[in-house]
Amino acid sequence: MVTIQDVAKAAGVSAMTVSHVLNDHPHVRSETRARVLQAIADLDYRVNVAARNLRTGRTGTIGLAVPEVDRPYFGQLAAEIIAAAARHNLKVAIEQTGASREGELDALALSRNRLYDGLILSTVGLGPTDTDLLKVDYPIVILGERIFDGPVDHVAMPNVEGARAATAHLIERGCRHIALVDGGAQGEEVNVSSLRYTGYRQALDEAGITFDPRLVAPTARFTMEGGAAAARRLVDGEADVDGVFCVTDTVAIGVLRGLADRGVRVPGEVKVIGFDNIAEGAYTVPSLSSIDPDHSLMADTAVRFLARRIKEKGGKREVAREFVSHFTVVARESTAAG
Amino acid sequence: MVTIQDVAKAAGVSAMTVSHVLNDHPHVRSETRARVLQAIADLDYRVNVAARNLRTGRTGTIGLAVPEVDRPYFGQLAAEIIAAAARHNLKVAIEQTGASREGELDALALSRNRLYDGLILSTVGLGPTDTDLLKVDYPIVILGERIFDGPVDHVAMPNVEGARAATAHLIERGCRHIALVDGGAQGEEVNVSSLRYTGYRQALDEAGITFDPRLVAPTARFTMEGGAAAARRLVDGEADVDGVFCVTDTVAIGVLRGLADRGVRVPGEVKVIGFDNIAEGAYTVPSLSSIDPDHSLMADTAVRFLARRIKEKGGKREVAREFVSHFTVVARESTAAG
DNA sequence: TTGTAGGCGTTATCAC
DNA sequence: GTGATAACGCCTACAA
Repeated sequence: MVTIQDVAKAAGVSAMTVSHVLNDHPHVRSETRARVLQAIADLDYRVNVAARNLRTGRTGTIGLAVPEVDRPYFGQLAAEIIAAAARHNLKVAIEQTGASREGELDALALSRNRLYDGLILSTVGLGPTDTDLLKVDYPIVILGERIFDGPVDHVAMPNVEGARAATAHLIERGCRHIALVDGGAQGEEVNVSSLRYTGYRQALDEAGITFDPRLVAPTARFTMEGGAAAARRLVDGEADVDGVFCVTDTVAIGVLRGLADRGVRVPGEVKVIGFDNIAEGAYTVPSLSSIDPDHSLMADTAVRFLARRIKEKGGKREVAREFVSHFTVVARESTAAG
Repeated sequence: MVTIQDVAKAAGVSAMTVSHVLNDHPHVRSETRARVLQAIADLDYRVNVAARNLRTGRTGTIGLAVPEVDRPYFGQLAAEIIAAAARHNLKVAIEQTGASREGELDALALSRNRLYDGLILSTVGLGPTDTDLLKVDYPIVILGERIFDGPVDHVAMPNVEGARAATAHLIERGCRHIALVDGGAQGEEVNVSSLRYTGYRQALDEAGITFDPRLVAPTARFTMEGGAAAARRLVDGEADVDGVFCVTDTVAIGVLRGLADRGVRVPGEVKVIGFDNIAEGAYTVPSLSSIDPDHSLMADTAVRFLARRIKEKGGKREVAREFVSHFTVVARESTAAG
């Protein structure tokens, strides 16, 4: 293995000068710099990242903990985060938490091992009782709801408002019997399900539509399979349905499939809208209306928050920040009139 | 920061004993071990991974270079690789190459910086002229075609055979005018497109169906958008079409959409089959027939190959291995009879 | 079964 | 503008 010492010897300088060249420090005579660079090229020298990490106390890598990368929403989120991190010269290592509390705790532990300079954590399993776990001395950004009072940066979606807009959109298109396909357990904890449920209820109230609990179809997990099963249950049930608000687009794709299984026409008999605006929604048949929360901006903001904390280091800690993204309603065929 | 020395002091032992405990070395009296573990817990000690890496020359992390994580196929592949790597106690850092030669070269350079113990590279851009680049002294596994003669492990799909089976499946279901929606540039280089094209041609020949070049619809990239555009072009063209073999499921989802745009019924007027068997295919309307190459086995094999190379270290280098996955035809609604 | 010495390759500090 | 020195925290040898 060729080290910085070898390069120094070959270039007739000290190791420190090579280091200065490597790190773009200013005070190096351009002639010296050229000689060093030549030696680096000749020897095909590569910095040893482990040694640099040990010395500097940084790894240049951040962790991204998501439930599963193979769900379109998180895959697309990961892609955006990786791109945003690259703009800050940061690498991204992905942890899969399996949407469980244990998985999320594991991800936290990894950062404590200084494997990563910081962590972006997409929470699902952690609850208010875990607040203490986040009172740590390394940078964390939570992607999700502000369920903690602790001093942790948050980047959140406009869940209530988006869900209200989605439901209002169905009402505007003539629906009066609007089902909710959702993660269940509404109102007990603050999470994606409960917030979107809240928005759904608000829209019904505003339109003077009576809430019908028979129209709430829970799905254990946010999967296509769960959505399909929920849709079939709704159709087979006794209550009329003419619209469905789905907690995520992934669930909505399942719902479209479940309705097709029962021969229900969309949007003719039932209209459907999702949440997230994943790329696939533009290509389903019928194409899927959705709420677009601007993932790109969320990813960029999360990385910016984290990079700021990483830089802050030992100095004064800034106050925790929160960013709630905006959204737009994307109307496609699944909520078309008629 | 609490170091191994602090733990040693607190436990009344030397740093080495702590190290032995940390690394599960056998010769430690259980009483001593208990005292050390207690001290670790008391002080909330965490190993410094950078220091360990420097000392051992390993990072415990492998790189996974894929074109884009936000395409379902690669997202699902990444999830499988991460799971398989976890079984070998390896972390996975994801690099996005953007399906370009430059991106793939960058990913290779990262491993040379010893950021990763090894690299799984899903090639798209590298060609036979880049063989030299892979003659490196660190572990690499290529996920894709055996386009190099170099001593590099490969894990490949049964591209020709799978494509032939897919096309034969359409023929068996009564199709006689079978289009190919594909990446273009067939036959010039050995890549996914050219191999699947070969399989398509073989199946036609075997069935005595004359190849019609008007039925080949190239898409610049393997996207839903490209698939939709290709399908519209096919329908608008002058040649009859009653079946479409799509180079990937992602493209096939686009094709289903493009056919819907033109009011073509699937499978009534045109039957469609894809390749990859991504999860979404079971939930499209109509659901998508496909070739399933057993990703899980491929991911597991790729990680096993890489782990073996990593262990091999300075010792004798084993010969390069190649693994070609098997496949099954998954028949769903999009190729149903009638 | 436990401890001592030394160095992995880099960079911060400060001197020249 | 350049260089000597001293860590960073851990683990491989070997000794006790």
